[in-house]
Order: sequence, then structure tokens, then C-alpha cells
Amino acid sequence: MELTARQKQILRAIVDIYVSTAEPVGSKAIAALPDMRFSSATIRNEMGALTQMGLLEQPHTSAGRVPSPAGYRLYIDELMQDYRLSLEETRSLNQALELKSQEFDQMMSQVGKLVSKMTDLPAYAMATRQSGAVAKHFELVQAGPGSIILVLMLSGEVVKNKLIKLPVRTQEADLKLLGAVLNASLTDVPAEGITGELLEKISRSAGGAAPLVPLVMDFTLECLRQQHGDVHLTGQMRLLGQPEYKDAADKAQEVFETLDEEMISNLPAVLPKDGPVQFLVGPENVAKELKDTSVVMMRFDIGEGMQGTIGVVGPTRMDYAKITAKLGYFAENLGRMFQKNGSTPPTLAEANDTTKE
Amino acid sequence: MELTARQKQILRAIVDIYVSTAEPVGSKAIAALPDMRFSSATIRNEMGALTQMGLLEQPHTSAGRVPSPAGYRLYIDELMQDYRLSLEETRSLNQALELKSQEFDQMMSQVGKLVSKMTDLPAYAMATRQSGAVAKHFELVQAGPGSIILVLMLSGEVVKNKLIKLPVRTQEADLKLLGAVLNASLTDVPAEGITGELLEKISRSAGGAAPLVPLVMDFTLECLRQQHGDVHLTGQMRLLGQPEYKDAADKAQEVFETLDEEMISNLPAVLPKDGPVQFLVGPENVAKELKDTSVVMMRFDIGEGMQGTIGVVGPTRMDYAKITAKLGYFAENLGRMFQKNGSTPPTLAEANDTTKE
DNA sequence: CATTAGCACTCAGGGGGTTCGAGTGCTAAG
DNA sequence: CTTAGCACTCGAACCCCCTGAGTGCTAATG
Repeated sequence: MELTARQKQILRAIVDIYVSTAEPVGSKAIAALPDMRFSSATIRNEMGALTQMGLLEQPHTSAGRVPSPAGYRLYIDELMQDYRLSLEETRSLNQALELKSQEFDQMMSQVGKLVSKMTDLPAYAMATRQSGAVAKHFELVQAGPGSIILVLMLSGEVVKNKLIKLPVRTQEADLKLLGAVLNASLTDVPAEGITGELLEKISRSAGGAAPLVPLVMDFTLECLRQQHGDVHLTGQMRLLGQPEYKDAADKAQEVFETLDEEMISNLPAVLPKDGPVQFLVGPENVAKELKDTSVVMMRFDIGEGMQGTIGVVGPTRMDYAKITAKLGYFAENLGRMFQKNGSTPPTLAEANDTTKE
Repeated sequence: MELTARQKQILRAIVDIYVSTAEPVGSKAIAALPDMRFSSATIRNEMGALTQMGLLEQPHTSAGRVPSPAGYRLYIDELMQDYRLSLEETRSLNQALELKSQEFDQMMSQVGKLVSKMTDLPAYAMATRQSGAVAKHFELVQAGPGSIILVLMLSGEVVKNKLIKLPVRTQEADLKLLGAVLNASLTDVPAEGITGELLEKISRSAGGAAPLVPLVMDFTLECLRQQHGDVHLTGQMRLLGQPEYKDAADKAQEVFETLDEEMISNLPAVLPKDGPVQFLVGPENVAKELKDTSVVMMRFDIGEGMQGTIGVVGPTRMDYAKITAKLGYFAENLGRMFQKNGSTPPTLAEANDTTKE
């Protein structure tokens, strides 16, 4: 049941028009297109056929046609034409791409905001660990009477820290000792390698700091097991800019009650196939609340066994081509930035200037 | 131009009823109240007077009255009765109050979500530094070829870290040296004390790690100067649950385009007076987009020179009493939790259990 | 045989008119 | 000072009709 070239052309035209107008598309509108060589009657026939195949839908008898989810899927997989970012678009994207934060988590949050702003839709950013993490360095510092800060560096240049409060006071020397023991026996050990046995051994060699060991270990294991960092979801309100949600605020609310950060972090698991760009169209989504909602997401490499994901949430009627182009641009540049520097590229020369006088 | 007792009673009744119904309140509805001893005609007269004074408003001639912003302000300042949380409410608040994160920032983010969820309104949480911060400890660790992680512990048990990438490779020994120098000369020095002179001195003693100094210093200064941490604003969509925004999604959108995280972080500055609880009612807000929006915020002590703020954003017609009660409950308990532990209280006994076996 | 012009039919959306009733302000009586 | 009574106002809801975009079918056309 292959589509003819003409049917493809018509389907593509319908998606393109509908995406920009958000109104059902009639046969006349299509016939009026410059490179359409057929009368509205012919197109009506073809539209009938496409409807039969389940690629189009009719809101009601006397309205035009709207792409069905299956129609969108076919469009995305076969018909979509690459959207070329205009010079102006590229420029404003470039301008926005200035991340000024230091902390990794904050950077991801900024990335999310950026994507949302540039696409004018809700967006998210998250980091995922590809391979199992290992600890790289432990550091224990006395922060006050009875409180200690544990700083844990993981592979992938991730740093975690935790404030530990204990009713008993620990000696500086004991802390030093424990730090040394931890660094000697736990670095480069994957989570599976941390056995009760090993734990006991550490406890024994920890001397006066032994009460700390279980707390430290719990935290370490938690960090090692953590598959992905926080999901930074922002710009939810922008969904209201879309006509389909303008007068159905409750629907928008529902969407984000369902599609919370936890759900987003699990999205990669439910995806049909694998690849750098992924589309989740309407009912392909798990929850029924999202049946009119689509998600476009894109991965990029952060280096050091970490992977970033950025994504956009929008109505099923969404300019997939344009969004994909923008996401692609972000992904490419973010990947480069992260690998190069972890933050804004303040060149060495510039930085040195601060020193001189 | 003082209000009579009766007028106060009527004003309070109007606010109370309007808050729960979101419909203009008529004289009959008030007269029907159990402890109202006057006929609707009398009440009509009083309502007329209150309208004249600018405490009430009339959407149109044949509708009931609605409190004006001035009316709300008077209600909040003088008329509002303490709302007692029901047993059930207390219980569900208690249940929610389990923070399970380790990192301070993530905790604040969770607090925001919590407040939003329990009030069913958009909410935010942020941490503010009361006094100037000083550095407590520096730590430099080699993370890979040409990349170094700087961990900076500040007063207030705040930990910041930054990944530094340099084209040149630094020796382990040089890092150790620089760490020692930094710890010796920069700890407990306030931001004002960090002069160019001091900087140069450090550079000189830093040996092979000298190129790192400006980067480290920039970061340190930035951290010291930072007045408040991130604002964690969440649950924006819940505003749509409010009748005044149900069919005016664009208004809701506007609200959060104006009231972004930056604006929120500046709110304390524009507040009329100081105190643990603060109300910002409608047009008292700076921006005209927020004229139908109010904010209730509350401070609590985190200890160590840090202060937390939680706040709720809602329509001007908002149950101030209830919101205040809930915020108060949160503030009290969060304050206690933070001061005790910085996280969930995993008792020492429990923790030790993990070790056995 | 594919294409197109023509036509009857459908139906959502918008405009205009009417009714309904909650709520008001005023007046006069208690 | 309070209250009962009354005329008046005006938004919300409803109904009805009309309009026009869009369809599916049929018959004519190249």
C-alpha cells in the first residue's frame, strides 16, 4: 500500500500548511499552491484516499483535513524536508549560546531555558551517563563542630557533595586518614565492586572516623548508581502560546501534570528506535493525556562518558522540520562547547589580562 | 476615616466569600451568613459606603461586589483571621516534608515543588546570604589531561565547583602547592579583602600553577559576591487551575513572562515593609502585567548566615489566611530541618545497621 | 482512463434578538 | 437607624437563522 508521488506531495502540503495555520486544510488551499498541477476535485479524491488510509482526519464533515498521528509519522520519516535556518535565525541562536554558569547542573538548566526561548515552546535539558561511573577522588573537610563536608569527584568530571552532621566530634587527623583510605580503596571501583567485605575493611582502617564510613558509603553508592542528572524542564507556559491550548488551559495543565520531570527522564526508554534525533508523536506517547502532544529530542555528546539530551514539547501540529533544525544546531554547538571547555571559552590570553595590573 | 465594626465585618465576609467562590458577592449572600444580624438592605448601604472608600469594586452595575486591592490590603493587615490547619492538612504537609536530596540546590528545588504542590499554586524557593561570604577551603584535583576541578567551600556550608580546562598541562605537585597557597592566604578573607596586591602575591608563590590563578580567582570572587542562589520557580501551570486564568491563558503566560526568576530574586527589595511574612497585593507589584496577581512570601533561617525564602504566586483573590498558615508551617519545619541536619535525618543507629552484615 | 467542472448537501461559527434573574439604589414606612 | 418594597440595569444563556467553506458524487471532457 505505497503512496503515489502525488499523494505524497499532497500529504506534505497538508502538513506544511496545517503546521503554520493550525486550521484544517481544504482542497482549494492546496490547489492554489504554486507547484500543484491538479484541480481541487482531483485533490479531493486523493484526500479521500489518504483519509481512508488513516493518514488524514476530518474534524467534521464540512471541514478540511488535518494530518492524523500516522500522517505526521510518515511525514517525519519520509516527507520532511530539511529546514535551513535563516541567517537571522542562526545569528540569534549564536547570540543566545552564551552560557555563563560554572556549575554543570546550572549549565544544563540554562541550556533548557535557552532551547525553550529559541523555539518558543516548553523544553528540557538533561544529562545522562552512558557507562557506569566510578569515583575519582574523595575529600573530607571539617565545616564546623560536628559537621563535615564530603566532596566526591566522579568520572565524567562530575562533582557531588554532601554535608554530614554527626553528634560526635571527629578529629582532623581521623578525617585525613579516612580520606586517604577512601582514595586508596574506592577510586576507580564500579558500583558492583563495592561489597560488604570491602566496606568492612575500610571501616577497620578508618580509625576514629569509622562512624562516618556508612554515611559516606551510602552517599557514594547513591551517586554511582544515579543514571541521569536532574531534568531541567522549563517554559511550560509557552505551550499556551499554541492555538490548540489557547482556550483549553486545562489541557495544558494536564499535559504537564503527566509529563513531569520523572516521566521525561524515562522517555528514552519508550522510544521506538535509536538515533540522535527522536520524535514521539501524539498517541505513540504512553499516557492518554499526551495524545495531542509531541516531543522532539536530540542527543549530543558531552564527553567523558556523559551524554546530553535536549528536547522540545509541543502540540502534535508542530513544525518538526524547523524544531529539528534548531535542536540540531544547539546540539552541535553544545557538544563542541562542552568538550572544549565545560563553560564559556574564556581564552587563556583574556584570562591573563586580569593578572596584569 | 475609620471603618465601623460593622463595615469591617462586612468587608471580611466579602473577602472570605469571594476567595472561595471567585464570584462577585451580593448583599443577599452576606445577609444569609449565620452571624450577620442585618438585612440585605442595610448591607447594601454599607457596601455602597465601602465602595466609595475604594475598598470594594463593582465589575458592572448589576453585579455584586469584589474586594479592591486596597480592600485586600486592609483585610490582610487588620481583618484576616488565623487559619488553623486541619489535622488532615497537617498530616499531609508532614508527609510531604521528606526531602531526600543531598545537594543544597537540589533541596531548595524540592522545597519549591513541595510548596507548589501543597498550595496548588505556583511557588518558589530560594536561598539568600545574609552576610558576606568567605572561603573556607580550596581543593584542586586533576580530573584528566589538561582539566582540573576546583572545589571551593564557602561559609554557610556551601560548596561550589568548577571544571577548569587549560591547554597546558599542570604538574600534580604544582596543584598541591597552589592549593596550599590558596588555603593559606584566601580563607576567611571577605570579597573586599581580595586585592590586586594579594592576587599578585599568590601568583608569585604559585610556581608552575600560576596560569591557573586568575581563573581560580575569578571564580572565587564570583562565588563570594553572589548574593543569592538560584530561584527555583515551579508549578507555573497550577495558576491555570484558578478560575481567573482558566479562560485567559494568555494572561497567565504574561504573568510568568514578567515574573521570571530574576524578578523574583529582586522581590525582597521592593517590599513595603520587613518581616517574616510578606504580601505583595496586585497593583503594589511593579509591573502592570501582575496587577491581578499577588505574592505571599515567607523567610526562614537556614543557619550559618543563610536565609531561605519560600513564596507562592496566585491571583489577587487568594486565600491569604490559608496560604500564610501553610507557608508558616513549612518555614518552621524547614528551618528546623536545615539547622539540624541539612537533609533527611538518617539517625546514626539506622546508618550503622548497614554496616552489620 | 485519469481529470475536471458542476452541484447538492453538511455543518461549525457568528450575529442578532429575547428572556432570565441576580443584584443594585432609592424611597418610604417602621 | 433599619428594613421592606420596588423599579431598574445588565451580563449570561439560549435560540434561531444565516453564511460560507468544504465535501462527495456525477457527468462531461481530453
